[in-house]
Amino acid sequence: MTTTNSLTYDDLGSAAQRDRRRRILDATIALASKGGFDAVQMRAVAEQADVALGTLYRYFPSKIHLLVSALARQFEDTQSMVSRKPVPGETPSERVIYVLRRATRGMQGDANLTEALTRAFMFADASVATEIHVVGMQLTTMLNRAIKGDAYVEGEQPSDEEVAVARVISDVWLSALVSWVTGRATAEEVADHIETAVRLVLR
Amino acid sequence: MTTTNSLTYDDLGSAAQRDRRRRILDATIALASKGGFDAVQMRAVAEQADVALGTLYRYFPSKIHLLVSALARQFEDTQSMVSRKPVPGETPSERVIYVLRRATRGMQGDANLTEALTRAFMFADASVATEIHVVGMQLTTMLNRAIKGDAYVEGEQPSDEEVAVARVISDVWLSALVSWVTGRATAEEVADHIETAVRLVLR
DNA sequence: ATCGGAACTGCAACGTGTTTCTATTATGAC
DNA sequence: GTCATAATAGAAACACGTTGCAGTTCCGAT
Repeated sequence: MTTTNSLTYDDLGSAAQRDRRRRILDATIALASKGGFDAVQMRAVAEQADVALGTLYRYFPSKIHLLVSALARQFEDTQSMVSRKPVPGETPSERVIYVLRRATRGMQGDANLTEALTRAFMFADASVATEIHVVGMQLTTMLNRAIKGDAYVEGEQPSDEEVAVARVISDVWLSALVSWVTGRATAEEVADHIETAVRLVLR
Repeated sequence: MTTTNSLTYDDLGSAAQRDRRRRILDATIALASKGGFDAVQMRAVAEQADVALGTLYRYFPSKIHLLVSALARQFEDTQSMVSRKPVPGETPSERVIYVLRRATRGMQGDANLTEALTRAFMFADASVATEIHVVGMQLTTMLNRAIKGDAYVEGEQPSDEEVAVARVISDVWLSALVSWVTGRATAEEVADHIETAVRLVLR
């Protein structure tokens, strides 16, 4: 760990390094948003982030790492904006459907970005396990909050059944998302399919 | 349609063309089985199938098309061997778990091949919709047979609920498979997760 | 048997992810 | 301030999916 500048909680390096990392992720998201997975070209990211190609690879060892890291940051940003208010809805089903509907709409609002991030997520191999795990935890937390509603307490362990339910739902959500980003299902079909699955699992 | 040689049900071209197609898929599966997705290199497939690179691309317009077609053929072969006997098990849950366990074991027996085919399936975009649909139908049929057991009748339309259940299960199965091929879950975890999900959905 | 078009071969070339290398610059220890 | 080290820039080169093309071979119709 470096000795100077302990403004940060984790060891993210110097301010200059944190700034480079931020610029790189910004560029990644901008390019993904404009043209999807294919438009996130490493040379283009490097140029737009104003770093050398080698530096980009020093920060993110592959295009997949880069995109999954971008996904994690996006998710985090979104969550921190939303997670203050309790999830509306009377039953777990209603709350989960509300949350997923909202998330899905958000992603469909930027189809290119979603396509890029989803593709990367599905293509990631074991070397991306760390980044993937971050996203998985974010997803699980979001779903548990929705399932439990007011009864949700941070840090409390969910039961085995709750874990299983959350996992099935995120599997369905992911599959639906993949069908959508690859053009095999419409937004409506995705929404229907998710609702059906949620009602099936949460009854 | 060519006039000679109507041994085949669909129009698959001349015998020489069918043979080339077969050789290409054989080479694809052999290479995938040996080294996974990365080892299925178009030049290598062409060489091993004894066709020119351009010919390979005439038969399969991309690596993804090639691999998803290989998946469809593998699936078909497996199904035709299995689908004669009824699925053992007293309840839908038991039968579905039996079938998935068997299929999963089969895939885990050739991890490289499974990795290659699964990756391709998850990466496929709209241009591969036809091939994907074939695989999706195979999967749905397999699950419906398992859910209905002796009551299964070929051609009979499953109810909405049955369709939804089958779809959720295949989503979970696919996600589990992806976790496994990308090294994020062990075979045991996959089996457990699937069983839990099936019991959750089929109760 | 021949003709015309489709299919095939062999090969070069391009684009993009990834690696590698050298020269230069920034950073922390003393 | 100086030095050793790590980080970065810049650019070339490699790997593999994909495309394009000139010449050759195959195949069905006549």
